[in-house]
Amino acid sequence: MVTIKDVAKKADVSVATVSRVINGLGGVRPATEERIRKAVEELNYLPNVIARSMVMKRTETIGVIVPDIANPFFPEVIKGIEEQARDSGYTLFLANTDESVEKERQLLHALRERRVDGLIVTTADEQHSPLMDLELGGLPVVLVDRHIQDSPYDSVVIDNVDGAYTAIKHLVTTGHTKIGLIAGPDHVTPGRERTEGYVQALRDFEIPARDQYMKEGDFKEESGYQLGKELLSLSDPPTAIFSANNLMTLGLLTCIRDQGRELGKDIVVVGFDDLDIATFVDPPLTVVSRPMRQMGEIAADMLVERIQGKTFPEPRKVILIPRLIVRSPDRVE
Amino acid sequence: MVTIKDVAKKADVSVATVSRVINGLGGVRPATEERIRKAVEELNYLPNVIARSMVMKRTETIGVIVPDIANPFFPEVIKGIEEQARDSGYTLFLANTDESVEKERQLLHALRERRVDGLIVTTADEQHSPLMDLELGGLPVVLVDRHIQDSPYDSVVIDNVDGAYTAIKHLVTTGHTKIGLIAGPDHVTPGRERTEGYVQALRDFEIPARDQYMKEGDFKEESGYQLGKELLSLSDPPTAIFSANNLMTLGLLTCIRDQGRELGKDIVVVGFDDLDIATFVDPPLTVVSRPMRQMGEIAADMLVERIQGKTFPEPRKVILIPRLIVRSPDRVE
DNA sequence: AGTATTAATGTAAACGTTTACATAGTAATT
DNA sequence: AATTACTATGTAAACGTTTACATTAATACT
Repeated sequence: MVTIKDVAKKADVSVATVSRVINGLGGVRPATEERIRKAVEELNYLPNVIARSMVMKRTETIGVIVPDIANPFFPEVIKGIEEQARDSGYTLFLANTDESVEKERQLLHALRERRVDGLIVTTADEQHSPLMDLELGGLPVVLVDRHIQDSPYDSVVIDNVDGAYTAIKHLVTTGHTKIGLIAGPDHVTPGRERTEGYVQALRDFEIPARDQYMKEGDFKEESGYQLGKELLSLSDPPTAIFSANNLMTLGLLTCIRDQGRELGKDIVVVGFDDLDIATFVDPPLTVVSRPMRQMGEIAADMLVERIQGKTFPEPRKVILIPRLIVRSPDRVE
Repeated sequence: MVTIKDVAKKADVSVATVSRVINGLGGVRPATEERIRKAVEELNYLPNVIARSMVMKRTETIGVIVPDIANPFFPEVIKGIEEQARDSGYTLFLANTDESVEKERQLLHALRERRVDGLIVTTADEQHSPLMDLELGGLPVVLVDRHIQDSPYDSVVIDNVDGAYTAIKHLVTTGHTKIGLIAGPDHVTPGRERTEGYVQALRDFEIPARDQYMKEGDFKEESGYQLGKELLSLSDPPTAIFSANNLMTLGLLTCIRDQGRELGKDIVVVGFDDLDIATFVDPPLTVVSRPMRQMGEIAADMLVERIQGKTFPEPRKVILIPRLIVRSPDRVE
């Protein structure tokens, strides 16, 4: 491997001078610079970032920890992070926890050893994140999508209450009063908050909440199917159903088809999070959509600020507002 | 930051001894080791991998370059890579080229500067990959999904010919003789080879290939829609259509619905690559599916072997066989 | 032309490890 | 008890940069 010394020798200068032109610090005579550039070129010299990191005490590197890279949400977020981070000269370490706290702990360890300048993480467990009991020694961290209560970290999340509220409001204003809910688990924020939005909207529009219209699922496809079936077979079934995430929406749609109900006519569906088939089903699906890419961008920006030493009296919490994408009349007769 | 020196001082030994216990090299008296471990613990010492890389001349790091992380194929591949790589102690740098050769060049440069021990890449352009004109200085590289002609790199790809052949064979054995093709672009391997499989199968089963049944798309959804329309409006339309990738299949399905044709009855569809909606449409879709995860695992394994210095007379090319997932009778009356 | 000033370049320490080699300590052998 | 043979530990160089500081060369000023 050719080093800065080889270049120096070839250009007949000292390593300091070579370093100066490589880093564009100026104060080098044009003729000298020319000679050095030629040497770099001819020797095919590639600066060793590792050695540089060593003395600079920073690696220009960001660790990204996600619970499931196969969930379409995260690739979009990562895209946002990457683009923004790259603009600031950072490269990403990517790691996948598979929703396992233990893996999260190991990955955190590995990335800290690698001396990342900062971390962007969606923790596997809001309640027992290793981020909390680990001694991070001031390493900047930004949380994405999942907020950790009382943590000292910045975070960028979605206003789940608002998202759900808007969805229900849409259904109410299109004439529905019998609105079912397929909720997420109550012990995680997205689950709890989306239910909260539903309840709040009903209250505001003075629609009595009926217990039998509210079913709690687990964010998995199967529960959407199952709970959809329960809702549809009520003696007085809802005319519309709000499903709290994409997978459950998928299950719900399958259920509706299997039950021989007609979408948009017998039953109207609005889901949280957009999905591929939303534009494919007939009529297309109205959904609550999140700015995933933007979440990544913001997270990266906030992290870079922290890395650059900016401080704030409180951890920052950016709450983005989801958008309702109306794709159908969704009217009730 | 606490360093090995601090530990040494606290445990009243030399840094060499500390290094020995950290790396488990043995030859240290139990009492001494105990003292050192305690010091490590108390000081919360975290070895600096950067410094280690410096002297070891390897970073235990792999660069992964993909053209589009939002394409569901890649997260699966990455999962496979990551799992396998982690077992061997490697951490991944992830980078996204957005199908841009220029970005690929930049990323290659950045990762080489970072001294990755090896690269796994799906190049943005098989014909003009920067991997070919760049002086990589013997850096191990494994190609995934897209093979580069005459390159010195190992690769793991799919037998596209076989995949398409199997799909057509399935259609023939379920009674179809009028089989349409929505092909991928002829200038990229997956496009060309899948068409080849189609043609070969027809020949083997002695079904005359009709020009008007073969339409070339661009792997995008819209072309699936458009070409589907063309095929369906022929005076003697095919009874089955093979679509060469997931997005075009999606377009085709939308088209079929819009045209008021009944899937599985008026027209049978088989697609290359599985998709979410395959199990959702009625009847569910028969598809050619690839072992994405496995592709990643194999790529990682091959790369690690190369990193460890294994050599082979020829670049290795692993060709995986796709699997036909039959989800419907797909019979023709 | 000689000095003062500024611009260009060089020297060497530092970053935090690993490891070859040297040294000190301990146990075994006579 | 003295020598030998290990075993445990320490010393210092090396990895490839950056940069404070020292030095030298070039330019400006009288």
